[in-house]
Amino acid sequence: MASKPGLVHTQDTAKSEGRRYWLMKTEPDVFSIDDLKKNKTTLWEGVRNYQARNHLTSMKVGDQILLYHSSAEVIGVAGLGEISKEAIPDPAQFDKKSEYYEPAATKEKPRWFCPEVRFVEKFKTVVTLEQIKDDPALADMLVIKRGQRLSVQPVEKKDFDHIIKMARK
DNA sequence: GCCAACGTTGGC
DNA sequence: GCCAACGTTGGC
Repeated sequence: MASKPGLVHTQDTAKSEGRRYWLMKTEPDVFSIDDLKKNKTTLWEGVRNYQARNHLTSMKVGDQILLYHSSAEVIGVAGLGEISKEAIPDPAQFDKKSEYYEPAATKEKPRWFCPEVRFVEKFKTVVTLEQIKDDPALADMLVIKRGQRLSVQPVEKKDFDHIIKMARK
């Protein structure tokens, strides 16, 4: 029987098929890679931007995350995470005391959602924004695009892999 | 602290 | 639907 080379699945490719890659920003003063390492997992609460929300709700278990420190002493990718649970309604939107309270949201019609992120790895040294900007191979990354403020961004696999290579150097 | 870039709100 | 005013993000 003729086989189509493109459709031959090793277990590994089967597992990683459809896996996607993301960059998620966090301010380390608020929640850092060290906090995630300590907690093991976290609900990614507080995202209040529709485009970012749409990314969050499309994430699947196993999707890989670049954890990016913004507004930090050392700005850049600090480590890796992965999606451990798909998005649920963000509990903070129902909490009147929370800065993320959303008056327009109801339990029946939640507005904001958050997945659970699991700690994977803290890089020995941060792959800095400057390094990313200086590397022509990463020229397409959204994070270095002018005016790009989205706190949840899709990342190409090649860029994800390249960042990891830089971190291991 | 500055400010460019962007998103949201609300009057019309 | 337009758009001015305002708020936020985030690097510098």
